[in-house]
Order: sequence, then structure tokens, then C-alpha cells
Amino acid sequence: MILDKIKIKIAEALNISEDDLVYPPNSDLGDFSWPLFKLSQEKKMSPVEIAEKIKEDLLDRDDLMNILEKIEIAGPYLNFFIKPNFLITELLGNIFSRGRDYGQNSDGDGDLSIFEFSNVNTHKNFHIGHLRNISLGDSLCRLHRANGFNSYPVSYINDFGIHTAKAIWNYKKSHNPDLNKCYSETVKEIEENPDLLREISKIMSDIEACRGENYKVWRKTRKISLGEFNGIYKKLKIKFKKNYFESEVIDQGKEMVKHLIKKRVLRQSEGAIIADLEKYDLGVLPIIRSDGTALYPVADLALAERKFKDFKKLKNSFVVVDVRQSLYFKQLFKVLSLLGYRQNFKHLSYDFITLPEGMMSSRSGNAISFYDLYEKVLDKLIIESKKRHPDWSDKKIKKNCELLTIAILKFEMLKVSPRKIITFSMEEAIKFDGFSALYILYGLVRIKSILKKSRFKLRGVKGVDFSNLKTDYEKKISLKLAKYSDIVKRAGDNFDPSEIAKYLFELFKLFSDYYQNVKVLSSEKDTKKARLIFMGAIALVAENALGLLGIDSLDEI
RNA sequence: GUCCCUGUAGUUCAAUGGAUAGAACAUCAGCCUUCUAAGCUGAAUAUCUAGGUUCGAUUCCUAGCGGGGAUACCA
Repeated sequence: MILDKIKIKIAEALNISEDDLVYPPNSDLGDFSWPLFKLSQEKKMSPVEIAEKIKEDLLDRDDLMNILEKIEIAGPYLNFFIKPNFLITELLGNIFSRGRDYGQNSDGDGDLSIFEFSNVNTHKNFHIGHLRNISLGDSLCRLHRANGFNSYPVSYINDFGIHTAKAIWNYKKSHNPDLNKCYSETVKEIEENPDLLREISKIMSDIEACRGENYKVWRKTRKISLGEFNGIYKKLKIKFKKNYFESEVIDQGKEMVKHLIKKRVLRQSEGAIIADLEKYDLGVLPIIRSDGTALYPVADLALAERKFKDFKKLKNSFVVVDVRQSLYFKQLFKVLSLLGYRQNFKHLSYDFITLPEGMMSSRSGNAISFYDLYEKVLDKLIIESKKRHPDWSDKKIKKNCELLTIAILKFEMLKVSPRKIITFSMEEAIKFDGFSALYILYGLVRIKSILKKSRFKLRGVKGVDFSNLKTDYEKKISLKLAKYSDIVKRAGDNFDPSEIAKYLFELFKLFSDYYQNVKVLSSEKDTKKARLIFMGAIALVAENALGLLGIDSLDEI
């Protein structure tokens, strides 16, 4: 915002587009920079010659020199330095007047968007792959909202597939409440004895027909799974606007399939029902198996229709699912467009989590469960926390560490760009230094501690003299704070929360340096006041940014 | 075979086509009578290969090589 204003002024004075101004790689070089390569070619003059001429002209312009401290020539670049006092005064005024909204924009025009994520399977493990999915989906939804969209999270739970029948087959014998174990045991048995598939098929058709013992067991085990999921959502503080279940849309989906066959969008082939999308270069999408049972798209078609019923005026329907299903969603969206849907469907893909020894899967039973990771991180934090705070009660330590655990886990999932594979190692996961949520929250706690000790109450920033904030640290941090809105925009446009995570880490690296070298509480009266307000601004921006990642801040660590 | 993603330091990741390619981890050496040392400071190491576009390429294009994924009845 403030930087845009300054940028525009400089660009106008130079009679160039503001996009021609870049940020120098190093802040010692300047705050904005104009590379002169193009101009020097056009004019057939050396960049230095041009730079000197332009610099002379600019120095005469009072309107510009009110905001600029100096202009320097560095080789083929013309570098501009903003007056720190001007920057800081404008910036802090802006931050405190916008408050919780600082950094947001209204680009989305309030368009209604929904983000479908979670996509967990009942009767299977909630593993760390789902943690990535949920952390990402939630953050993307928040980011979208910060960019002016009216966005809501919805969940879709697969409680109906053949995997439920497989889990139930073993559960009926073992009564093991660990349903994932039941599932993987059955998978193993089927490998040895493929004839079991007939029994599985019988269970599946009983579930579909809502009849007998199998259906009862399905209800019971489904409830166990959903209870577990809800516990995790609660811990992660994720609230969905709407919860969809495969079992609730499947019938409607079957009706739609009949209709689509009549409309010749779908047809029979090799005993199955398919959507032939060869002419769109999208291959073939199987919809109904040759034994008559439904495949994934049946429910997904109905789900799309359900969404439009529940969310009138829906403009964007986003689905957060891993990258392996890219082709599937292209096919599905094509079928929906053939059906006449004109809204924006988008698959937001991300790469999966692998283990150092290879792929993770519920099938083989080697997936790391959410709770396994959660407990390990929590235990480690509690041990450390007890060492640091012998005076804290066990209850306080536990509560604090639980909040920290969630923050750390979400941050780990979000700090990597969605298109990167995360190779998970438990050893790395329980280290918390460096680029981690703990580093950021720790810095924030230091700020809060200073503010608390100062007993200072902020009553607006109008008329406050910030000219005492003249250290290089303060200028660097101010520039960083000023760039926040650009980051929100970019992260939103790219659907990439890792930009926010990186931003936070960079901001707190600057802060840690500042903290180490500049004292707030012991500084002279007016300087102290200005610095306390400055601390408040950093905390505000940091909490806004953490909010976009779905992370709450703490008062003490 | 075809399509998609990907290749940067010992490892995990950065770098709107621009200046000396940045961090973190690990390793080594320092910093607590001073706002929380889960912190700070300092030290070594890297763009897969070959072309092309450009004043300028880690970034864009082409080919090759390596890794991962998808490719009709798994989800």
C-alpha cells in the first residue's frame, strides 16, 4: 500500500511503468531500483551517463525529495532510498487503522467460493497425508477470504467405498476398534485368498441396501471413525460450513448417471459405464463397474449438484486433493461442463508425503497416523517446557504445549510449497529450531512480554513522533511490514500458503536480530514509546499472517 | 509409449528474466549480573547435461539424463 504509493510517485516522475521498478537483492543497495539496460540500448548511451542525467533532474523535484532520502547510482541501476521517518509514520498509521484487516484486499469482489477438503475415508487411518490436506485446505480458504472472496470450507467424507466392506469383514471377527488395522488385515488376506472378494462384495451390497447385520456393523464402525475425525478437527480448530458424505449423495448420483446415459454423455463399454472423453484428449472415465457397483464419479457428480443447491450464487468450487487425481478431476469437470455447469471448478493439487523408505499407504499399513505424530511432538515439547518453567503447573504446561503442537504441525505442512513432495522423517519433525512455527511464536512471545512489562496502552498513533526510530533494524522491519499486503496477494493468486510461512520467518529473523541489539524498555522516554508502538505493529501483522495459516499465537512459551 | 510434476550446498528448501544464487538443519568457534539462550554472531560448501532466445537465464524454449506421479472398472 504505502510502498505502492511511493512506487507510483517515482514511476510518474520517471515517466515509466511502476512495474519497471524492482526491489534490490540487498537492502543496503536501496529500497527501490530501476534497471537501465533497456533505456541505455534505446538511447545508445551508457547506463551510467543516463543515470547521472536522470538523477540530476529528480533531485530538483521537491514532491519526490520529500519522500526520498537519497538516490544512488550503482552501475546500471538507479537506486532510491525512502526517508525512514516518512515510511514508518505512514506505515504505522496504516497498520493500526486497518488492524485485523491490515494486508487484506477486496480483489475477490465478495464472490462466493467453497473449498472442499479433508476427503478422509472412514474405516481408515487419519494419517499425516490428511494433515497436509486439511492444513492446506483451511489455509487456502483463509487466504482466499483475505483476498476479498467470500469463502467457506466444506468437508467430504468417503464413508461408502469398498474399503468400508473390507474393514468390516475383519472387524466382525476381531472386534478390533483400530479399523485401519482391520482394513489392512483384510487386504492381506485377500492377497492370499482372492475368493474372499465374493464375501466382501456381499457385505458391500448389504451396506448399499441398508439391510441386515452388515449394515448395522457399518453404522457402528462408521460412527467410531467419525468420532475420531471430529476429535482431530477440534484439535486443529477446523470448522466446516457443511459436511458432505458419500453415503448421502450416492443415490442421487445413480439417478444422475441414468439421466446422463439418456443424454448420451455416458455410455456402456466392455460391460461398464463410461464417459468417453477421447475427443477432448482426456481418455476414458469409468463410472460404474461392470458388476453394477458405483465408482467415485457417481458420488462426485451428485456432490457438485448438492453444492450448488446449498450455496446459491456459487462462483468457484475448489477441491483440495492430491496431485495423483489431476486427470480424474479434469475428466470430472469435463463431464460437469457437458452437463451444462458453467461455474469455475478447480482442482487445487498438492504433492503427497512420502517416507524416507518410500511411499506411505493405508493399504500396506505403513502410514504414520496423525496421533502418532501429535503425541511425539507433544511429549518432546512438554519435557522441554518443564525444564524451562519449573514454576508452571502441569495443567498449564500441557495446555500450552498442545497449542504449540498444533501450530508446529500446521506450519510444517504449510511451509513447503504445495507442489513439493514432503519427505517426512520423525527425527526431523521433533526438532523445532530454524524455519519452524516455534521460532516465530517465540519471537512473538518476546514482543508480548515487552509490551506486558511496559504496561503501555496504545491510544492511537496520530501525532506520535516516530523520528526516533532511526536504526537500520527499524527501517528494514518497516519495509518488511510494508510488503505484507503484496505477499497476501501473491500467495492468494498462487494458492500457496508457503509464501506466508516464508514471510513470517523472514520477518522474525529481522526481529530476532533487532531484539538482540536494541533495547526497548531501557530506551529514552520518547524513543521507548515509539518502539513500543512499533512492537505492537509487528505483533499485529504477525498475528494476521499466522491467522492465514490457521495458527493461533500464544502469550507465553 | 503418451501426459503432468520435479532436478540448486552433505540434507531439506528459497530466489516477480537483473546486482555478490539466499536460508534452515548438521559441523566447528564465540555470546546469558541486561526486555524469555527454543535466541544471537562468525566460519565451508551448490544451479543435472547440451543447445537456443536475450544486453542479461537458476528462472523462458528444445533435446537428453535422473527422480516421482497419472494413464477404464483402486481411491
